[in-house]
Amino acid sequence: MDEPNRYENLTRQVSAISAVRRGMARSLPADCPPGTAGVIALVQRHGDLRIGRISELMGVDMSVSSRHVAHAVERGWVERLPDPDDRRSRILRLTAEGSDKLAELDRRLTAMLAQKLADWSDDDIEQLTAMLSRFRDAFGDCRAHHA
Amino acid sequence: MDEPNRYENLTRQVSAISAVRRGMARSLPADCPPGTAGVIALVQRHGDLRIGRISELMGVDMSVSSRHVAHAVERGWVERLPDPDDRRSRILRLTAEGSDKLAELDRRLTAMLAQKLADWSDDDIEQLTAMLSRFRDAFGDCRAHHA
DNA sequence: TATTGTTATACTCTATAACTATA
DNA sequence: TATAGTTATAGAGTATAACAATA
Repeated sequence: MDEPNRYENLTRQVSAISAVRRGMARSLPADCPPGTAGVIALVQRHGDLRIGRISELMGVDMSVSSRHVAHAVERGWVERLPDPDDRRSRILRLTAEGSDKLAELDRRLTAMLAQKLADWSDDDIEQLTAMLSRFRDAFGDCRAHHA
Repeated sequence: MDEPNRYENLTRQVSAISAVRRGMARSLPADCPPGTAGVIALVQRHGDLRIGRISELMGVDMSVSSRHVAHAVERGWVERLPDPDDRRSRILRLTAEGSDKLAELDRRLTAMLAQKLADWSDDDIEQLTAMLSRFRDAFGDCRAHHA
């Protein structure tokens, strides 16, 4: 007789939530893939950022955040400014176009979630959000080479 | 003055949870990528399955589940049996080797989660799992071409 | 005609490793 | 030497479209 696995259902739901993530990604405009959207959202939320900090916040290797940022810069949504404290580094800042694009992303995602979560109360949404936040925090820095 | 976006924090947490998913994927054995792991877990859980049903359960296009299944078949973890009711289709069944591999995945994931969620109670884990399940269900079939 | 599944193609995300410039 | 960032490469996931076989 197998003993029930304490984490089995959780593991399954984490896998299943990928479908939600893909569904949300599908509502983004064609010129703004999810990685790029993540970058401009973080720069708006946190203000000026460096690549390394974005790497921490997204939980990915710096080579990855560097690419996402390069895409955002190519589109004119983020600009790279010199870092007066460290000439190896550059400060990333949201442009006016980036702010406009982010507003579009918010409109699209809000429309989608409002439809899918029509019967959810504010409290439901807050509870889910808080749970996800705690879950994420429990994992700490789970990048490949950063204990 | 912008009005606060009801879904802003939720959107951010869904993005952030990708880091958790990657962390969990990193604990899998090298010969079993997450898509393949998902397939064998579903076949164990649901018993005999067809490709189309796996596609529904994973929320991906059938071309994707077909590839994941092909990988699992190549490794000897799943076998394709003829479907007596429909000769276009084939029944997928977990092999003994697949069952062993799944036991290994469970060991690895359990070890990881036990470490990361050391201070979570059973009730905490159940609440998170239930929330994720409800969230996933709210999205219904969110595959690209399946309303 | 419609459906089940496969395959080819293309794109995104990600990590590793090698590299440049600077600390 | 160590660190910030970039780039090349490779592997995984995914969707689209075209296809074969069967319903």
